[in-house]
Amino acid sequence: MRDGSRTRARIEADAIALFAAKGVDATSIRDIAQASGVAEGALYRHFRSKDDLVRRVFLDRYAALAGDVLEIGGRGLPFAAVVELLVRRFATLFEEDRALFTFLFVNQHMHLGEVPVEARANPVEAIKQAFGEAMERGEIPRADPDLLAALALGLVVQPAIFRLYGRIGTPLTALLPAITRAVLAATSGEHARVRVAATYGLRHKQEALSS
Amino acid sequence: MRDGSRTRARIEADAIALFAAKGVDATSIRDIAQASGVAEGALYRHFRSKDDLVRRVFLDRYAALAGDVLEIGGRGLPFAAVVELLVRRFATLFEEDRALFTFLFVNQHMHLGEVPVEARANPVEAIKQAFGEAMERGEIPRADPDLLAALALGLVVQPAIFRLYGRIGTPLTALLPAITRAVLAATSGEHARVRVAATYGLRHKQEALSS
DNA sequence: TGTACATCAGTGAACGCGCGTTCACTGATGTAC
DNA sequence: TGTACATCAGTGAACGCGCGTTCACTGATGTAC
Repeated sequence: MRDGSRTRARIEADAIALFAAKGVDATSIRDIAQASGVAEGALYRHFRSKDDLVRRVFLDRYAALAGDVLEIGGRGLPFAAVVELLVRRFATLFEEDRALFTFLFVNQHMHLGEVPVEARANPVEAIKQAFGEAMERGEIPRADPDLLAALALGLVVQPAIFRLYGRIGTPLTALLPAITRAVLAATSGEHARVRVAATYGLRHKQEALSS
Repeated sequence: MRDGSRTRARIEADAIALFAAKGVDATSIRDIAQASGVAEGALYRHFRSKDDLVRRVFLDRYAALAGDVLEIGGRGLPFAAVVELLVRRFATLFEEDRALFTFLFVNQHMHLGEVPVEARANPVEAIKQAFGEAMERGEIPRADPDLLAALALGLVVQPAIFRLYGRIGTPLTALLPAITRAVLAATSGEHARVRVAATYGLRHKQEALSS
């Protein structure tokens, strides 16, 4: 009984599931305690307060994903490959841990305020950095990296939301090629898209351009 | 004093502002009453309950926007013009009534459940319909209209969220050409984009294709 | 036009309830000898 | 190896508080005569 790390992990997982299903405000400490099979007081052995629980769980998971994004961006792959792998990472996260995806990207956490701006802790920052590097390498035309990150994130998160609502029936992982192509089309200028066409199935376009 | 419609309009506007700023759950009846300068009981002369207030205000505004979207889609304009006008409508809504935009598209309202699926009452449905019609007219390649609607909405809503957070400093109305181009690129196949290029400034692409 | 009455938007104290949090307690486990 | 003690994860009743909602009341306005 002396090692509480298993209990803590269970509390975190159950809390995320409830937050995703009902929202943070509508989830009570009692809800979480009951879901985890512990007494209410037990939660305060692991977290200072409900707010502390929300913040730590969010920032932890957010940082873990940021690490993945940074790793993908740091492999030195061509832009189109980076985009494909990033879209795949988000789509997989959604399909394999829908509650976590919802908690991180559908529930808005503006109130947290203090989300770190380091790419190591913030996946949005890490995405922005990947776009910035592609610009510096001349793979895509210069533009506001924040805008490009917004466009790319929107192309992944909004289909995920539609799928949550049941509006889209196809798994995001199956939509991967379509979404990847949309991200490339929305973020790359003409030249970059021509260059990546061969590898990433923009055949139609390449034929048109080379004829 | 007998006509409460002015009071009701004030309550609705103040409620939307609070919902956008703090979220629905964190906004109390007392908060709204205080902001509107009325007693708590007065709210129950206009709405059955807090939930009824949220639902009615949301569905009303949602339907009003759906009407605008339908009207734009029904003008018989070319696809690129429709997209440009739709993006403009959303960008203008955001810049002119940020609280309403946030309430409608940033705060998620899954719990409402009973959002009508008629295009007359649901802007997402109306957008989907516009894409469906463009497909039938052969302006864009056949694809899942729900996916296209998701991609288009994501390209508008996510930049709006970035702007709310302060991550993007440029007004959305100034980003209109960039976002419109992104929507066209993400949703149109090759042929459609060629066709719309002349009108909507995809000159670079058209030159490449016609050379 | 003046008066009596009905209507109803708005008041605000009071309610019961569920919330986040506290704290004295329990008891299994690790450690010292 | 056996025993005494310290540690600390987990318990659950209790707390004060703010929530959504109610309801007897007020008083300005519209209507009937």
